[in-house]
Parts: sequence; structure tokens; C-alpha cells
Amino acid sequence: MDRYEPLKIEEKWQKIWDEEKAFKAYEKPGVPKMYVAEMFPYPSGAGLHVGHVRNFTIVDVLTRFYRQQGLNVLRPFGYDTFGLPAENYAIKTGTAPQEVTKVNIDNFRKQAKRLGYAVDWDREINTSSPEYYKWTQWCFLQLYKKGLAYQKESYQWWCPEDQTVLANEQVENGKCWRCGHEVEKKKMKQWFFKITEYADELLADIDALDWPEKIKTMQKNWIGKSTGAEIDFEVEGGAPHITVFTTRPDTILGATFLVVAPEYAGLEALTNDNTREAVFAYKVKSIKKSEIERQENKEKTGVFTGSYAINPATKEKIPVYVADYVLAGYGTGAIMAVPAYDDRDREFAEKFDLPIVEAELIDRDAYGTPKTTYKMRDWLISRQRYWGCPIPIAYDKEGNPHPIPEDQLPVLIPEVEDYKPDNSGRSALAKAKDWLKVTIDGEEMTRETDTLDGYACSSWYLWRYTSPHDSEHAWDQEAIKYWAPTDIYVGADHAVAHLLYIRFWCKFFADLGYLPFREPVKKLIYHGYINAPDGKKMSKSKGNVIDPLDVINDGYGADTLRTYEMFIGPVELDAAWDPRSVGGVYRFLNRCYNLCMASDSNSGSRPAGPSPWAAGANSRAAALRNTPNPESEAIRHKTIKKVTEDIYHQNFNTAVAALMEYVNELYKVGASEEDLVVLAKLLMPFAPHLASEMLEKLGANDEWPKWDDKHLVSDTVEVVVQVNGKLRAKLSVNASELDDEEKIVEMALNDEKVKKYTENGIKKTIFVKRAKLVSIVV
RNA sequence: GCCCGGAUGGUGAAAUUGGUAUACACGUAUGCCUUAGGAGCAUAUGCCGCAAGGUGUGCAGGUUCAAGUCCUGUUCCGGGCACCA
Repeated sequence: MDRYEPLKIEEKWQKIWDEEKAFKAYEKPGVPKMYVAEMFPYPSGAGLHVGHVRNFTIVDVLTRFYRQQGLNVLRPFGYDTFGLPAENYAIKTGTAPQEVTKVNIDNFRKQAKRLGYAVDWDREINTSSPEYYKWTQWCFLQLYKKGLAYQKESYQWWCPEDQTVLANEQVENGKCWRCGHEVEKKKMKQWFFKITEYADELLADIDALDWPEKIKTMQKNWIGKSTGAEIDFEVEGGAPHITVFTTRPDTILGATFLVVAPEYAGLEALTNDNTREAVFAYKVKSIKKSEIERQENKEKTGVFTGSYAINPATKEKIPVYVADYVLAGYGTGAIMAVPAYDDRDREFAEKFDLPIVEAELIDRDAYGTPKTTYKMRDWLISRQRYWGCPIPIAYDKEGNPHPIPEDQLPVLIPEVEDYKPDNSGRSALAKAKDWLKVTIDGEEMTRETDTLDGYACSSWYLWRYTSPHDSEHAWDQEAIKYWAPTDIYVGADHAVAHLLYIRFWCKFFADLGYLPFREPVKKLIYHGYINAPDGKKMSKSKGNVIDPLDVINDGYGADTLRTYEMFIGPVELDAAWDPRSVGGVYRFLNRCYNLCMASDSNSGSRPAGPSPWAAGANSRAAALRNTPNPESEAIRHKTIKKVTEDIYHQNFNTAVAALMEYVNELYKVGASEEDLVVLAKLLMPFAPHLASEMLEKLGANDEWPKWDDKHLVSDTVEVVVQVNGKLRAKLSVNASELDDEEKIVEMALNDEKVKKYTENGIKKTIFVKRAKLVSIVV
């Protein structure tokens, strides 16, 4: 008889699945569909890590589970390939990012196939391929046409060392993530998507989503809706009035001064000859102030502008200050300070010796107009990077932007010698002199050299998967109607950014009539990270990285790796890798294999000698083939129910535990062929290669088994007896007697162990049929 | 500071509406077998105790016949946001 040799079995089945295109998805009108996807990976040079495996395996368990249930399942795979690592590598080595990307994708695909994923490999997408980014550019143009892609001059993080703009997430503790140089703010003209246009709907629709509460809360906080009012304050001396935003217009009688942000547009008009120099110096200093200083030192600073405003409620003259605790990007960039009601204003007032008035509250609408504001800002999408999707815009001689006509898409990324940004503040695209020139409507123009934030590329890929090779449309209307929205989306990152952007684009394209739904993802599974055995984050520098391919090649195989990662703990929690538990899962699969193969009556040469099991279970299992096994029937049905319900609820760890329990039981009572078929079917989502091998041996299909409730109840049941809440006895009772409360209570009271505690009389007895429990109070 | 989570054996963790706390796995111990393997199989394993029994889900209270689960307070840990007026 053969030993369990996972590497051999897995190679065999992977070849079969590949050749048969076993998981190719077609639209089947009338057949219920299921669309599951992971957040597609960035294919790094390091290959798959154990976190990818957890991510992909969750999707695979769901894919196979729903397939086995007869649903038409779409499970695609793709690569998010634009971004800095490939560009950095290009800058360092001179290798084109296109080449690096291709090598990394090939490696990722090869590795993913070694895990046996049930992917429709004909639907692969790659965001940096021209066939794909042509349509990213098309999406940009739709937003542009509707006025939702626009240019604005604003202050951005700038790294003076690398001469480039940085995104917020690329600034770590006030320093450039690449060179570690302190970043500063620089005013630049940049492209934005007007996500704020959808702020209200993005907020309102959160509640109905079947997403983890944690993510929903984070999105709500990110959008940060506040309702209040805008109030105009006239300024003495002819400067334009100042409009403030406040959530507490009822406190206006206590407003004893105004504060504007250093970047406030009308700041200069508020100054006079005496204050201008100090105000300007303060402004420059504030804008330069590093993020570190802002975080560490919240000491209030500010300067008097020289102007006074009139409080419209009190008619009093109040001073106008400039201070960096007021943020330019929120509200109007100006506030009315009410030190009696606001801690920050009080702190400022105390420092600058300004009056603090405990005034009474008034009607909220008395002096202002109701106004809603959001913390969420528009989405800055310009990147001065080479390795990104070119923004399909060109400028005329006056510098006015013009969209590239759709029939001229894609705007291809030009080939250059050096990918590094230069001192011009423009991306390396600017070095492609010929590429820069473009003629639109007979007019010579110059192309935009900024590229799009990578998040734009991933904002619509879930729809591209439904018709990945459509050369006429971003997505096909029939395909999108059948497959989308995504039923289950699985990831471990991007709680606000990506998961908010796809919602924004979904609503936008729904408004244009391109999507028949307004939320892209019905259910979100947000799983935890896998840490190193020492509980710390895995990292190359710490040398504690577990390579999933090593685990496979060590002989454990993909099935063990997959099953272990599902067994490691609750899906939403972080977990620490435990090499010894991997061995435990391997033992479990090995027991499954042996149980199945040992039951074959042709195999008389099982390796074990006269051990209690080998002699007993081997022959017993063989003898029980094709005969109902009343001993295993109850546990079989119980296991089907447990595994089915656990997978529905994403309790993968307890589903695996239930299978282990089942196998342990079969080792005790022997396994019928039916038991083994059910075991193989239930094992399929977790360990598909082994399960396929078992089913082949057993001559069965992989249709998901059903349980029958009538097999879940046994003839005799155990009733527990508590005295004063403490467990004192267990009664074995005929199941039919459970309805006879009187008899069961009598049995409980007559139990020898119980009698010891009831000598002094009984206050009352409680029988709970559902819990099979008698509670006696003495 | 604010908003979310979480705390159960030596370890990772289970536990429908409140109803036998610790399933499953690791580790450990003992034994069996041996084609000698870091394999397989069996039994035991919360803590104290020889036992009867007692005790036990971060801590302190409360509700209840009954609390890991509900309520009040508190400590610690993790995550998110952070001068958003």
C-alpha cells in the first residue's frame, strides 16, 4: 500500500486541473452565481508569503464549497503591478519595470498554482498591461467629463532629497519612506478626484453593508460628517468678511476672537503695516513645520493679524488671529473661538490672555446658515512617478488641459533611459521628448507627465474580471449583470482607502448607467495577519520569515499548508505561525489518507503491525464497506452539519476541528465507504488534492453532502443534574422520555449522588428540555 | 484624549437564545509496535488533593435556579483616529 505522498498527489491533480481548465467560468443564465475574489496581490520579487496564502486560501475554500453546492462560481486572479518597488528596482538596476513585472507575475502564477487554487486562469488581469490601463484611462476621462477629475493648486508633501511629491502614506513620522529625509510642504498643481461629491451616499450606505463593524466604523470616521453652520463675521477696515464653520452656533455669544489657518486665502488682507511681517513669518514657519513637530508639540502658537471682526450676536469687536491649530483643509479654514466651551480655544485664550466668557446658549439658526462638512478630502491622484498609468490629458499653449480623445487610448508609457525623477518636479515621462508631443484636433499639445495613483487602477478591476478580454469596453454589460456585484471579497488591508474608492467609483459608474448596482462588495471578509513564531511581524531583516513554498517542499505539501492556515485561528484575528501545529495538520491528513486507503480490501500490507488500531480498524473498515454503519451515522450527519454551517459563517478553524473529530471517531468505530466519501467531500475545500485522490479511489463525485436532522438525535440522551448550580449527576435517559418532565425530575431526585445534597429539603426544581438539564435548588 | 476590539489550561484556541467550561490541535507523560522514523497507534493531561472533595474564564461587585456569556465599576493588551472647530 502506498504512503501519503502529498507532493506526488498534488502534482498529479494540478496538472489535471490545468489541462482541463477545470475552473473556467461561464455565464449560465438561470443558474445562481457566486463571485468571490481576494484583494489582488502586488507581485513582489520575494514571491508568495504566508499572508497571501491565508488570503487566497479563504477565497479558495469558499470557491470550492459553493461549487460543490452547485453554484456557478467566478473566482479570478490578477496582479496589481504599478507602484514604487518595481520603479525603485528599475532606478537601481536600469531594468525596465515592465520586465521586472513580467518576471514577478510569472513567479506568482507558478506559486499560486502550486497551492492548487480553483482559479479561472483565463481571466488573469495585470493593471500595467496596456489592454488594462487603456480602460483605467477611459475611467479617468468619464470622471473628467463629469467634472469629478479636476486640477487644484494645493500644498503637498515634498521630499527635497528625492525631488518628488509623496502621498500621505509615503510619509512616515514626517520623513520620506525612501530616503529618510524630512519632508516639507510645497504648493503644487495636482489632479484630484471629487470623492466628496459622494460623501453623503458613501456614509449613508455603510450601515447596510455586510462588512466587519471595525471597517464600517473606520470608514464612517474617515468621512467624518459634522453638521453645524457657517456664520459670516464682518471685518473692520474693509477686508472681506470671514466665514467660519462651527458645530456649535448656539455658543456664539461666547465667541471672543476668530482664528484663521496659516494657509487662509484672505490672510494678507487682514494684516496691516505693523503686523504683516510677523504674520508672514508665522505663515512660512507653520507651513514648513514638520509633521513630527506637529505631532509631538501641540502647544498653541499664533499671531494677531491686526484686524478685528464684529461678533454678529454681541456686536462686539473681537480680534482675528492666525494659528496653526486651525486647519486650512477643513470647514472654511476659519473658526470662531469660544474658549468657554472648547478646550483648544480655551488653551489659546489663556496663552494669549484673551477673554473667556461663559455666555448663555441661543437658538442654533439665529446667525448662520446650516452647513454640513466632512473630514474626508478629495482624492489626490497625481503622482510624479514613471511606473504608473499615464493621465490621459494634454495641455495647449495656454496651459489649458484637454482630454486625450478616447480613440487615441491607451496613452502608452514611453520608454526612457533613466526612471528617476529629476529636479523639475515632473516624472521621468518628461524625458521622453517625442512622446510629449501630441496633436489633438489639429492643435499641437504637450502631454501630462503625472501618472495616476495606483489606487485608481484597483478601483474598477472587480468589474474587469467579468469580461477581462473585452477590447471594446471596460466591462461587458451582459457579463456585469450576471456576475457582479462581488458577493464575497477577502482581504487584510486597505480598510479605508481602497475599500472606499471602489465604493465611490461604483456609485459614479452606476450614475452613468454602466453598473446596475451601487455597492461593489456585498460581503467583506477582513482577515488577520500571520506573524512569526515569536509573535512579531515577519520581516527579512529579523530573519523570521516563513516561506510557504519551503513548507510545501519540505514534504508537507500544499494541502497541509492550506489546511493549517485555515486551522490557525479565527479568520479575523492575527495569528502566530507554529511549526509544530503544521505537523499536527499533516498528521490529520495522513490519517485521512490511511483511513481511506486502508479500507480497500485489496491492501493487505498496511505498514503497522498488530497495533490495536491496525488490526481492528483496518479489517473492520474493510468489512463495513457498503453496509450502513449505525455507529458512525450520527457523527457523520453531525459533521456535515457542523462543517457546512461553519463554512457559511467563515469559522474555518472549527470546521477543520470538526473534521479532525470525525476522523478520530472513525478510527474508533470503523469507517464505512459512505463515511469516507463524506469525509473526502468535506475535506475538498481545505485539502483539494487529497480529497480528489480519495474521491477518485472511492469512485464518487464531489457534490456537497446533505445532513438529515433525524440522524442527529440518538436514542439515549444524557441529562445533567445541577444542585444549587453545581453539576452533581448525569442521567442516561431514553430520548422519548424527554417530554416527561415529571419522570425526569423524579429520576434526578432519586439519583444517589443527588440525594446527598437534598437531605434538608428542596425549594424548587427546574427542568430545561432544550439544555437537557435539571436544576435543583435546596 | 476619542472610537473600536480583546483578556479562557504549559501553548494556539472551542463553547446556539445565559444551561455539563476547556472541543480540536500543539506540548508533556506513560505504554504498545517497529520495515528503527523527527514515523504510526493507545491512554492520560485546568489547578489543589492519595482520595472524598474543593476550586477555576484579567480584577471587584451585581442580576439569576444557573454567568466565559447579561449589568456596573476597574486594570491590562491590541488596533484605528488624532488640534476636524
